[in-house]
Amino acid sequence: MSIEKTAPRRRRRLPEEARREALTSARALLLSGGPDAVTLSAVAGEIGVTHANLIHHFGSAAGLQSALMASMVADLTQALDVAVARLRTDEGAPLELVNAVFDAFSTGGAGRLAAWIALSGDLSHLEPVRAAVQNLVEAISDKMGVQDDQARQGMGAAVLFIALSAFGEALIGPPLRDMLDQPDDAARRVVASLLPRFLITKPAAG
Amino acid sequence: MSIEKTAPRRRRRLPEEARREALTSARALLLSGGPDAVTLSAVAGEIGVTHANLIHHFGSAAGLQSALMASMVADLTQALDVAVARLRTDEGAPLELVNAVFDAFSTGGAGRLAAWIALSGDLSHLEPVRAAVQNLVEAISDKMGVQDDQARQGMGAAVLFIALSAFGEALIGPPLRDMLDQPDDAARRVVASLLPRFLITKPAAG
DNA sequence: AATGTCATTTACATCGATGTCAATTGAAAA
DNA sequence: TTTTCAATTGACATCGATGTAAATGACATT
Repeated sequence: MSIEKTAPRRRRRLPEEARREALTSARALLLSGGPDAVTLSAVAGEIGVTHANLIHHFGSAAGLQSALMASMVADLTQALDVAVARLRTDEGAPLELVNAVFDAFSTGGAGRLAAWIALSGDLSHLEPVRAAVQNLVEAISDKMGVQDDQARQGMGAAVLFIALSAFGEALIGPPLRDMLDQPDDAARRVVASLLPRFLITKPAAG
Repeated sequence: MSIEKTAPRRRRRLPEEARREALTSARALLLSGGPDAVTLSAVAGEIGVTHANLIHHFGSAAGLQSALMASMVADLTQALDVAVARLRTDEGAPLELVNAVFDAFSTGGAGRLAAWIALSGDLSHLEPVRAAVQNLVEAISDKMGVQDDQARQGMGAAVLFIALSAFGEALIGPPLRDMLDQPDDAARRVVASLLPRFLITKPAAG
C-alpha cells in the first residue's frame, strides 16, 4: 500500500497570510461591487474559507472593513511617498506627479475607498494620509524653490486641487466625460494644463 | 353628548403626498447617515407610517432608492437649469455659476448622491443630467461668443473640471482641506481663479 | 345612510449577514 | 511518537431588512 500522505482536508495558513489573502479579496470586491459587496460570506467564499474564520482573524465584520480601509490607505500613502521620492531625486516632472495621483485614485482604488469612507462617516481612517500629503506639499515647494509661507499656501491649494480632481475623475469621471463628449484623458489634461498657474513662483512684489 | 368627530386613528394621504414625505425623509437620512441609513424601517419611522406602507407606494426597497435618486437628480438638473437661465439673462458672472454648482453638490446633496450612484454601479440614474450639462456648455459658449467646435470642446472641458472639483469638495473636501491647512473656500477660490484660463476665447490663428 | 375604493396597518414569513461555541485537525514542538 | 497550540470548521442562534397577505378604516360617491 502507498505510504503517501493523504491530501490535507484543510489548509492551514499563517495569520498574516490569511489576513493578506482576505484583504486582497475584499479589495477586489469593493472595487467591483461597492461597499455592500464586502461581506464576510463573500470574502470567505473567494478565498475558500468560512466566514467564522474571518471573524477569528479580524474580530468582527467591522474589523475586516477597518483593516481593509487601513490597508488601502497605506497603499495610497505609499504611492504618494513614491511620487515624492521621484520628484525629489529624479528629473521627475510635476506632470508625472499628476499622473501618479490620478492612477492612485482610479486604478489603485483610492477613489472608491475615499468615497466609501466619506459616506460611512468615519474619517479617522484617512488620518495616515495627512503626513503623506504634507510631504507632497513640501516636496513640490522645495523643487520649486518656494520660500515664503504665502507661496507655500498656494502649493497646498494646488495639491488640494489635484486631489479633488483625481478623486472626482475616479468616481464620476467616465459618465460625465461621456455626457460632455470629452476624451478619456480630459481630466488629467485639464489639470496638467492648469498646473503651471500654481507652480510658477511669483516674484516678490517690490 | 358631544358630536365632535373623534380624532382619526389613521392619517390618509394622497399618494403623491405620501411619496413626497417619504422622499424628503429618505434624502435627509442619506445625507446624514449614508446609503445604509436609507432603510424602509428608518424612513417609515420618520414620517410615522409602517414599512409596508412604503412598499405599497414604491413597490420595493429598490423602488424607493430609485425614486430617491430620480428626485435628487431632478433637483440637480433644476439647479443647473436655473444657473443657465441666470447666465443667459442676467449679468450673472461665471463665478456665480461656479458657486451654484458647488452649492448643488455640497449643500444640495448632489455629491453624496453621485457617490452613492457611482458606488452602486447603476449609472443610468444620472442620464437626466446629460441634457442639463450640455445646456450649460451651450450657455457658456454663447455668453462667451464661442463659435468653432474646438473652443466649444474647451468649454466642455471647463464644465467637466468644475463638476469634478465640486463633487470632490463635497465628499472629501473638509478633511483634505484640514490636512493642507486650507480655508473653507479654498476649492471654489482655486476653481474660480483657474476659470478665466478657459473662458478667454483665443483669437483664431491667422 | 349605504357602499366602494384604496391607503394603511397588523401579523407573519423569509433571507442574508453577523456572531458564538465547541469540536476538529494541521503542524510545530517536546 | 506524543503533546500542545491554534487555525479552521460546522452547527446553531440572533437580528435586521425585506416582502406578502389579509384585515381595517378613512373618505368620496351614490
